[in-house]
Amino acid sequence: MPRPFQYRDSILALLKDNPIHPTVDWIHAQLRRGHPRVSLATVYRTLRTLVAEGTLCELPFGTSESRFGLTLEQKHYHFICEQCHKIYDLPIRPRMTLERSVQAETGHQVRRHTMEFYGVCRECTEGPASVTSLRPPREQKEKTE
Amino acid sequence: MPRPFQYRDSILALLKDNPIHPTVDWIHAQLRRGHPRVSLATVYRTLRTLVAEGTLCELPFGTSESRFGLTLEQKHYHFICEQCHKIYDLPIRPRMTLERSVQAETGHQVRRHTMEFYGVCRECTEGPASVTSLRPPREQKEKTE
DNA sequence: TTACGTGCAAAACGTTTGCAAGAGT
DNA sequence: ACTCTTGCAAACGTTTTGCACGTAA
Repeated sequence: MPRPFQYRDSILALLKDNPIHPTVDWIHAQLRRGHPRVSLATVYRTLRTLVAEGTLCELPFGTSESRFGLTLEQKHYHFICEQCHKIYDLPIRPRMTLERSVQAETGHQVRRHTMEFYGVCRECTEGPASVTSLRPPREQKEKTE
Repeated sequence: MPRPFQYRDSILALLKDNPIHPTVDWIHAQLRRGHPRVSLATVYRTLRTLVAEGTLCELPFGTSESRFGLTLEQKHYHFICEQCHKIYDLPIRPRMTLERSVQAETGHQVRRHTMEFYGVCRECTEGPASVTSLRPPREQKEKTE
């Protein structure tokens, strides 16, 4: 149990295979398939460490629960599906011009910026058949499995 | 109806005079100056109603506490000061072109988008003298008002 | 009287932390 | 031995809710 970050790589693999910026609960549930004894606290602690070292980024969107994803490059633009609640990285290059114009217009010192697009993702649009809704609706907390 | 939203207008006035998207605690503290008996639950309930009717918008940034502001026009771009934690509306017109290009590149149906710029606001930059830090640092909860 | 906003307290929810235990060195 | 992660449960901060009250119709 007390190996230096027993679940670290498993969590990273999960996030790599599921680039949807899952919730902690989702990660915990998936992790328990292979490690039935892993506790939620450990998942939180591991995630916090990974964020601190820069491997992961935490997204404050979605209001209630934190969402985590790999810090791939500088992709700070996201698409958030309002139906299945997945969060995708967007392959759009940062518009640094915007930072300059905001700074010029407001006098605020801009250090970085983020961007979120909301809508319905392709999976959800193309039909309920292909939907692998990995996230239960916000109302009911599904802890099963 | 008994007291049709006794505090509704006071809250809206507060938000209009302080376009910094305050926390619920800040709103509650300010409101108690004129209405010493108002409860936090009422503030939450009123804010929820105002958000539901579209008068206010809730910002999920800042991680821990929800922030609220008036739904002025379609200004969905914000500047977030990492020092005093104020959130300013940005007078930048929406870049609708971005929505179209994201939709074209990803196949996701884009309905809207938001944008956040992070840095240090002009007030904080121009010197600590002019800083009216309306928000205590996240560590200590200052209820003394 | 009825309806419903309100205050209060408790509950609910996500997240963090204290502590003892166990694996690795 | 010593270190450090882990599981468990309790604590924590934010938000919601149950319930009785009281005010406006």
